[in-house]
Amino acid sequence: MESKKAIEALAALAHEGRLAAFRLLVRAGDEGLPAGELARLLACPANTLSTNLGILSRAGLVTSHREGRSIVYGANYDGMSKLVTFLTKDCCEGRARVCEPVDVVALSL
Amino acid sequence: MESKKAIEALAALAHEGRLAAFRLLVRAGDEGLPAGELARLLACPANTLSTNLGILSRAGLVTSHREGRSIVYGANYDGMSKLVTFLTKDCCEGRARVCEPVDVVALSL
DNA sequence: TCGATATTTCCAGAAATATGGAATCAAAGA
DNA sequence: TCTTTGATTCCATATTTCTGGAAATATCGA
Repeated sequence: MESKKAIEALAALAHEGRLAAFRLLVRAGDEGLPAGELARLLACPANTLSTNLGILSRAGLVTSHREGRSIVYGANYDGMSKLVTFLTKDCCEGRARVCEPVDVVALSL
Repeated sequence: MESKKAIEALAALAHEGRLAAFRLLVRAGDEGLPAGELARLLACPANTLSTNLGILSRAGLVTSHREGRSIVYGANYDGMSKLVTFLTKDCCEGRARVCEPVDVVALSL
């Protein structure tokens, strides 16, 4: 991941409403959630949320597909994984001090 | 790490100049780099860089201490590690899809 | 085709962030 | 103490981002 893309992803997540939306999508699992449902859960106007989902989508952090009248969003783990790899490997040169805590998490699964 | 702090760290890194500064500090190792040297390397006005180092510092991503007339900055791996843990564990609930690529990096060291 | 529902796009004002010149502060040396 | 050097703070301007009303688009069912 080149740094331009990483910055886009970092900026996308550096926003309370967008971070909350992403976390809800993670909890929703593979079925995802339609935009309207997400707006209701977040108590956020539909158009504002739509803008924010667009930002997350362009950053590669969420996916979407139409289902009838709804557009269903889902967390894109691949995008998040690339960002985490960028931070640990490209950015911190893979130093154990940054990677170790992640190891513990990963091994405990 | 609570999300307020995570957002602060994400926003701090979501900036070309600040990300570049952080990476230089990683490469500089434990001795760190004085602000002026960093400004020279980044071809950035001293006051602009100072503002940005302040943002990184408040976000817990760099440390600093005075050495004579200079103020020496260093990467704070603990802060970065907390951010990475937030993204993988708190944010993605420790899903292997996000953690695995990091594992590979960590194990290859 | 019409109306209802779901979502996005357009747009403009408000708010936050970025930038760098000038002034200020801190340390060192003469 | 005065000057020089290194860095930060102050401040005004420029730019970007955020927000949500209104309008537009898409789909479905009658």
